[in-house]
Amino acid sequence: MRSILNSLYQRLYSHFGPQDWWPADSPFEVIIGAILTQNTNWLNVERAINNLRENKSLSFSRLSKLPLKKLASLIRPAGYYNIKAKRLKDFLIFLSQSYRANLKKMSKEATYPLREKLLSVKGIGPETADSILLYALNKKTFVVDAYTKRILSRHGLIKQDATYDQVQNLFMRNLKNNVKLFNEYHALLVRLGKEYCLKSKPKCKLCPLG
DNA sequence: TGCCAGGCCGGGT
DNA sequence: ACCCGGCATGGC
Repeated sequence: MRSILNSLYQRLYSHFGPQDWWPADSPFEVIIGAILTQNTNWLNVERAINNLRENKSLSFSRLSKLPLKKLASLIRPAGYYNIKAKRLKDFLIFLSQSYRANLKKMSKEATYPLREKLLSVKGIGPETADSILLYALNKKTFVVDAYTKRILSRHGLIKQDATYDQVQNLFMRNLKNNVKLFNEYHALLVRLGKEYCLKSKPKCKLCPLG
């Protein structure tokens, strides 16, 4: 499995090149995007984030002051806007109460206990927590998403019903424990998934993995 | 034009 | 411990 996962990475990197993730201007913006992109097309998330940017609300203080209804209207293009507005607010409350609204302070905490705390925030599940840890805070954790599972199961590397933790452990046990590698690998899997491994195209003949 | 997108929660078995 | 409906916009 180790050699399979490493050669898979090499092939993806050779084919697509570096992905330069996460597409955002700041760690704070990464976190906003991680919550907004839950089960949602990234293009719609960008619209929502641009609305926040134009409203100068991409900071803790501005976002905290934004009324819930106003926030919901700004992020409307991202879908599930009422729930996501609450989730953003809940995260801000968590950040304020646990880390004095300071991301640097949050990033000083060890990865595992921090992950547990993030998971205790309503609206933050395993993928969102790991995205925050890896892409906003540069912590060593592997992000698993629908594409990751679909790609691996279609290539017979995991069972279709493998759990999040099983898939994550598969990568983390077999890869060199390296933030840059985890960052690039997940981004490459998403890139491959978007272009060649859609749910609606179960038999893709063009997959560069063959 | 229906299906899908970088999930997660809560209630029911 | 699983299973499933709900949440919602915009692109193709």
